[in-house]
Amino acid sequence: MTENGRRPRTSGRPTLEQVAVEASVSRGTASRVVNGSLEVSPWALKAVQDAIRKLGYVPNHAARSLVTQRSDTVLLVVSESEDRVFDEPFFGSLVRGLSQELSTTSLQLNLMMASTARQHGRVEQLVRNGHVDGVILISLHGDDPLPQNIVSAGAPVVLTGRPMSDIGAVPYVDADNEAGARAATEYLHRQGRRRIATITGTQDMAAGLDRLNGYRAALKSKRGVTRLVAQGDFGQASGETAMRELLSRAPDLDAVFAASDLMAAGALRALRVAGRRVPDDVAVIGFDDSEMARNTDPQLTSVSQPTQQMGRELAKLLIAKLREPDASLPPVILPTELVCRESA
Amino acid sequence: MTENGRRPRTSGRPTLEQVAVEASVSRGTASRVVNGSLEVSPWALKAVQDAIRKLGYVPNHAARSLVTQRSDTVLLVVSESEDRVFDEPFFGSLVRGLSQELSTTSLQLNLMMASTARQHGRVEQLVRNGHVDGVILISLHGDDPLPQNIVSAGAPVVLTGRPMSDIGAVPYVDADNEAGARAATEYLHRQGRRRIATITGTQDMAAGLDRLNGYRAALKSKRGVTRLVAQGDFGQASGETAMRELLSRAPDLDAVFAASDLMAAGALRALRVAGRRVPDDVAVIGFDDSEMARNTDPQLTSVSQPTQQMGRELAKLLIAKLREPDASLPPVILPTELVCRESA
DNA sequence: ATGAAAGCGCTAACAA
DNA sequence: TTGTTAGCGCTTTCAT
Repeated sequence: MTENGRRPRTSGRPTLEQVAVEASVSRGTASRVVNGSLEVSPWALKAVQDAIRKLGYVPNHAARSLVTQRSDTVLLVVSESEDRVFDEPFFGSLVRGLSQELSTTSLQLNLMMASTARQHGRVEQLVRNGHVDGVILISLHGDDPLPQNIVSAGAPVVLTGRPMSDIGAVPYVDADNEAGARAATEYLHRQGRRRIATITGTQDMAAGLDRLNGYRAALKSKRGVTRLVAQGDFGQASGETAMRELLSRAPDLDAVFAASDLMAAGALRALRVAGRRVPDDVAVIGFDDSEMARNTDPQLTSVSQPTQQMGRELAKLLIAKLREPDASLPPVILPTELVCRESA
Repeated sequence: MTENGRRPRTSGRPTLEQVAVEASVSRGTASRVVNGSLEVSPWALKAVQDAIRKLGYVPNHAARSLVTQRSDTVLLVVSESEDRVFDEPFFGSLVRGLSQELSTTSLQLNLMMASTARQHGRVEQLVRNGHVDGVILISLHGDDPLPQNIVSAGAPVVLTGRPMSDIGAVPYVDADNEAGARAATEYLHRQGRRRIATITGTQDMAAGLDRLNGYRAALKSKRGVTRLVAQGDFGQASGETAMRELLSRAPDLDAVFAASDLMAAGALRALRVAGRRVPDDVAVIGFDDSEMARNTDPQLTSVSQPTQQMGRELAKLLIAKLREPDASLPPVILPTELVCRESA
């Protein structure tokens, strides 16, 4: 039987106090070792380290947070109402990179969906109450005020994708959308295509703008090239519609660059219905190099982004910001790559 | 200028003590109100509530955890080495459901990737150190010992997908894979198909087994039906290979049920190469109703699972287990639905 | 370089 | 029903 009827309030796992006793030093010294302070004698250092190993000591997160006023937690906010984000490998890959990088630190990754204004409010409150030290924001539309609000609530923010309004000093990670689009378009031109269309993404997101700009840049000084632009919204249906429109405007077009794989897939469908062969009659290139690119018929040539690395860079950026809140960090723009398959 | 050169160690946000003073009660009473204790006089209740509102008080998570020995955090562990998990909408949708349900409580959602044994060890340590109160495990293969280990480390676990070895008392949420497969196969039979093949998923996951069993059950008492089984691994390439094999074994087959959309897409490709028309010559049905199903040509008829609801149920299950650790909860099996498109 | 001690904000046992 | 109080495990002055 137990020695006391009362249930103990302690967890039973070793505390810093026990480590200190084991190492015959004070709790203060033990703490210094745990936190890597330099002001510790080699002798004490070793004694404490041995004790920690022997006892299997692990710091208590809550106790540490309580005194340091830090939470050691970063919040990943997915700000997207549609399920669509998730249909793309983008999210998973990004999280994998994030998680990888964060696991080298003591930071925890908290996840939260926040599409509504009410949920955005909850994010701000979390920050204001010190429950999170920093925030990572993904898939933000237009010029959402959320990043600003979080910053004024007192936590650093990093973004995926260049924000529309260039909000001061909020660092972000992005793929080089313009260069990717340029490469795709130039590739089409190099193949001898001369009536090259593009289907754009929504223009309230930087990715949409940049990809259109890349297309334009590629064709800028080219002569004898017909340019054609149709609006899409990144979704498949819009790609199909846009393609039909393009075909009616220019039945003789011989290439199309779509700003997303979904739209490219839609375009493929419209082209098939119209009796055009791909890539013989019309070459098609998409963007994202998603799983889908390998599943269309013909398989899509597409611009791929290093999503996992983007996740890692995102984490690094936030960690840097956490260490030095006042540092002004430049955006990280990662290169894209054209993956050639059957459609172009 | 500030009144004191020393930087204060306090966060500046209101504490329970301040609430108590404002309400002219003791900290104990204030605490009771915050935690919903019934033993509080109406008068005190109101006074404290008013003070809370006035001061904008929010409990300090770290302080509470420290004394209660609970973390108010649940951990979502993604145990999958491939990126493949994420290519499917499954994950995102699940997280959405989880997140939705959890937001009605004070529980935080922590995310962690853990494919390697080393990372699994980290999960156990997190549990053992009281950093998480409960664990949600997704995409577990074979009979991984992780759930058991977590339980013996002292935290409740819930799973997505029936575990292979029926580990005692670990509740799980799953789609009714067998019924879904049965419905798909019966549908094919009802359409007059009589040489019905299936492409299986890996047989080290319950979903793989159950879907095969569903196929068998559907055809059990049917007479004049040719049955054909080919092994796949849920991936697209395996679907293509399996389909080729099936065609060589039975050139006259007229239907195939694939245990995943990816495999169905592979099958579609093989069928096209072989010159078979879908659905005219061969009807095809997939499983998952993923984004891809809408992107193949022809579009895939597929069995859909209520993934978001699965996420919600998962959260509910864990919450129940947290409240009553000894309760033995039955699995939650959710119905599937056959979504008819062009391929069958 | 080290020890002693003062809390961080909160809950829960106990006394009243 | 309420107030008082003893910690939860840790970091960080301040003194030595």
